[in-house]
Amino acid sequence: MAIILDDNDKAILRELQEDASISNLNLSKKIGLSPSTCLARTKNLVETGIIKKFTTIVDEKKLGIEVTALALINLSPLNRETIHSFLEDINKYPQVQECYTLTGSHDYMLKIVAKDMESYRNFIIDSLMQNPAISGVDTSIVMSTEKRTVSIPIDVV
Amino acid sequence: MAIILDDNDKAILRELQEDASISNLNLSKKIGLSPSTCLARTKNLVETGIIKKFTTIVDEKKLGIEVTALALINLSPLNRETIHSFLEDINKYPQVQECYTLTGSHDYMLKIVAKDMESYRNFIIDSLMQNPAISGVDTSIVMSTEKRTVSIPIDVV
DNA sequence: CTTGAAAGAGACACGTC
DNA sequence: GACGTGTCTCTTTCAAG
Repeated sequence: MAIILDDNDKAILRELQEDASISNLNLSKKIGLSPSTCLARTKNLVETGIIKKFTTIVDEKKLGIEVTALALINLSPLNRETIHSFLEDINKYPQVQECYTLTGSHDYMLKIVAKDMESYRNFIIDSLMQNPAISGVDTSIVMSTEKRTVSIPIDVV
Repeated sequence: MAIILDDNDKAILRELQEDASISNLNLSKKIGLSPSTCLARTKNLVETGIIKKFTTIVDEKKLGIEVTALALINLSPLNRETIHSFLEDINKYPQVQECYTLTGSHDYMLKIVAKDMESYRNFIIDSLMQNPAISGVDTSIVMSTEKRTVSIPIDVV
């Protein structure tokens, strides 16, 4: 399933993860390829789905988002139906930025952003907990974000 | 501290979060502004730091990254020195994608990616745990990622 | 704050090796 | 696959409303 990339592809991914606004011309110079070749490779990375999208990272604090929380969730009963309905909810809520199925004593972990504590509380009670399958919500408030990146370490691969 | 944005700014952020590769011309059409005005506003968002960076989202599975883990960390003793040395480590490791300071019984939560279980284990033992201040690592393996976005819900603000 | 126009640069599709 | 050229579109700057 894993796709083999050569050093040029890796260099392109590294650069584009760092700064996607770089022009194809500058990118080609940086990694030592001709502009047309570089463009063809980048397009190929998009077409194969290795590059999923180009996006913009926004400073949430400057927009007034003051609360980030991690919530461990348990469903009861945990079956195909409750899982489906839970995940349907999750995908509806833009406040939920991440959702992972876990091993261990908790079924899911959510990362939730909110304007302030009151709006977080309202979201949990008025929206999330409205789903009767949710039997437990264990919230940890994030005091500070020390690191947050979406860059995949290309070298590890 | 929160900066007030008008509807045009919000529309720009929404679009750019969705797709940062859109041309300024198309962006201006979508939100009903002239190209030069739209560009000026976008540049302003970058200068004020509301837009932190443009980046590329890479499909980690296609690169052969098979393990994602959440690790709850405790430091002992928890003081200025151990915190500093721990965060210095964290910022060195590209495998650590996210690090949050938490309220509650655990000090930090890390999100870690690795090629496979063995390389995850090696990372924890040979790198992370080499720091003597770390007194506990409680790992939950991610079985599947149900949702993962970096888009800030602009409407919430 | 917005519009319009003009110049410069880059993207993209060729053909060639 | 990689490179070079030409066309065409977009960005970007400037003057003006």
